[in-house]
Amino acid sequence: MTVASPRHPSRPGRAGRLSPLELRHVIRRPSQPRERGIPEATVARLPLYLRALNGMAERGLATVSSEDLAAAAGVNSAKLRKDLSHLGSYGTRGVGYDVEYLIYQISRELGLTQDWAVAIVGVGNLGRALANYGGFVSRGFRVAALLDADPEVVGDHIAGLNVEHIDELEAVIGQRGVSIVVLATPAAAAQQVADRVVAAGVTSILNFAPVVLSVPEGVDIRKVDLSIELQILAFHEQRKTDRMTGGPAMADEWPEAVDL
Amino acid sequence: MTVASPRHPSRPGRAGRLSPLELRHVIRRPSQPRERGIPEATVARLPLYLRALNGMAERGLATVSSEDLAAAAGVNSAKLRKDLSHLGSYGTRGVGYDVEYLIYQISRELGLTQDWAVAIVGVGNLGRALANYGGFVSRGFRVAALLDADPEVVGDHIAGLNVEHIDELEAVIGQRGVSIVVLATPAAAAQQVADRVVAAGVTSILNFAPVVLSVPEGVDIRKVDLSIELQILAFHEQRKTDRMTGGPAMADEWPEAVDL
DNA sequence: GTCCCTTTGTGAACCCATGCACAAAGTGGG
DNA sequence: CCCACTTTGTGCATGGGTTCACAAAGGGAC
Ligand SMILES: NC(=O)c1ccc[n+]([C@@H]2O[C@H](COP(=O)([O-])OP(=O)(O)OC[C@H]3O[C@@H](n4cnc5c(N)ncnc54)[C@H](O)[C@@H]3O)[C@@H](O)[C@H]2O)c1
Ligand SMILES: NC(=O)c1ccc[n+]([C@@H]2O[C@H](COP(=O)([O-])OP(=O)(O)OC[C@H]3O[C@@H](n4cnc5c(N)ncnc54)[C@H](O)[C@@H]3O)[C@@H](O)[C@H]2O)c1
Repeated sequence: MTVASPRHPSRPGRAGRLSPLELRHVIRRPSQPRERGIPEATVARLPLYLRALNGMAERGLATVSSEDLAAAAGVNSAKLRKDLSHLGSYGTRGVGYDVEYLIYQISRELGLTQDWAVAIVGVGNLGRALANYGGFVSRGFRVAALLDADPEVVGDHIAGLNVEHIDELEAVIGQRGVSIVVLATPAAAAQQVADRVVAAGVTSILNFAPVVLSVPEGVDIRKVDLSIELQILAFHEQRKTDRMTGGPAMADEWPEAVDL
Repeated sequence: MTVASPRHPSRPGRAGRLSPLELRHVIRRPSQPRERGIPEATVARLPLYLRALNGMAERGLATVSSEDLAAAAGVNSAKLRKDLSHLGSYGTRGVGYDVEYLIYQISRELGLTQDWAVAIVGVGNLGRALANYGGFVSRGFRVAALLDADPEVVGDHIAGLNVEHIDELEAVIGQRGVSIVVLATPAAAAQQVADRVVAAGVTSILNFAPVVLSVPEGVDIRKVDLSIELQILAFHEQRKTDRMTGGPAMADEWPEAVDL
């Protein structure tokens, strides 16, 4: 979807009296230029709220209470209100939040009112799946390039894009204004690719390879690691079954190793 | 790799004098049955340490200091030591940690000494990539089933497995001892599948669909959401470019909507 | 205009996580 | 055996995040 530009719920079309609420918005801005310090934990939840709100907008809901929105996003309602309060006072007491308006404000805060050119490096099993993924484009992200080192893969057409050779990396990043790179190469190649990507001026990387990337200050890395998630699940699963059977059989003991 | 059963670094082969260090391990167990409360943040980092340790073991390192291991895992060394201290006193002052022994202890704590049967539900773009992923099997996880609703997909062979019909879900889970389910269906189907999976007795789900699943108490859900990660990156990216250009152009203003 | 009801926005208490800094413990050399 | 050096394990202070609970704000009925 493209982000529309909704007016504030009670904002008059063009001229007209300003209610105290609107006045507050207008007055506050120059004097208090929007608190520039949104907690990281809040940032991580905004996309969740946004998704819930989009669902509500599709179902035609005009306003939503913090209670309902929190339920839809799976969080505590006080937390939701505090999160939103970091963006500004966009709710109306006694009523709730205007869905469209809040979508707009969150989108703007997250930077989704512009669109971001993304390059996917490493077009193997995972890279292909990502390239074919629709949910990508839907939120301001546009896959601008697919890059791979394997001559067998280069030249393939995937989701309407031509896979280009990794040698073109710097040129592609520069010419197409790529600002986010998705890394889906094998672990062994990831650091080396990351270095080139950073040297080319990119400061945001989403890493799927199971390695700890080292990058200079100011470059943001986020990682997605299937294997870590499974291990965390396994830990809790073990706990649960242990509890059933009354603690681990020989918790702190190690099996006797064959001794030769 | 399979987890070996290494002895403690200085533990004698069979009989022999016990050093004070070893004695501590042996004595402590009955009296203090291993603190059963590892912080969630620590659990989430253990897989990271494990990966770094495996790399070191492959390179033949016998021991490692908290400083070096922390660097390899990309964390603060005090944090690493505190994390490990939750598992027990497995280090040796003045020396460091025995690599093999620590691998074993962390693996045991995470429950990787047993192997876990995993079922992947939804064999589309993403499900296929996951099924073909090697890094899966390597750490105690075994893909035991692939399930899909689409008759076109059912019967396909992927990574040596036959794709089965979703109707077989309960039977497969029961018969093959599946304890972790990976959800890779479209968002619309995810909740419904989750309900069935939970009803069948599974209490650990890794969800790739962009929805908030609601499940009963006691069921663990972890989610992987590409779109959220990108939005978080976009937020920071916007901050960075804003800072360059001296703040957002008209931060709190909304574009004038066409007014009819 | 006044009253009642709903819901926001936030002060404050609490809890968990991080990181510094150091005593205690262990190693190796002489 | 003693001493110098290394490195762990942890007490403590600090900070961030979560949640409760409530005053203040707004809406709607009459
Ligand atoms: N497939 C999954 O489900 C999955 C899950 C979790 C993590 N991962 C990780 O994601 C990464 C990709 O996984 P995959 O299954 O797609 O692997 P893959 O081997 O199928 O694909 C990797 C691709 O990267 C390309 N490549 C190699 N070196 C390159 C370089 N220097 N520059 C550009 N491209 C290069 C290869 O040609 C190949 O096409 C791996 O690090 C893997 O561990 C994959
Ligand atoms: N492909 C990606 O890179 C990517 C990235 C992030 C998130 N996701 C999410 O992962 C999920 C899967 O993505 P995809 O690209 O593989 O989609 P896809 O459409 O290619 O595959 C979905 C598969 O699920 C099957 N399915 C549908 N309903 C089912 C049901 N009730 N029971 C069992 N199987 C059912 C379909 O037959 C299909 O094979 C989606 O929710 C998507 O939003 C995908």
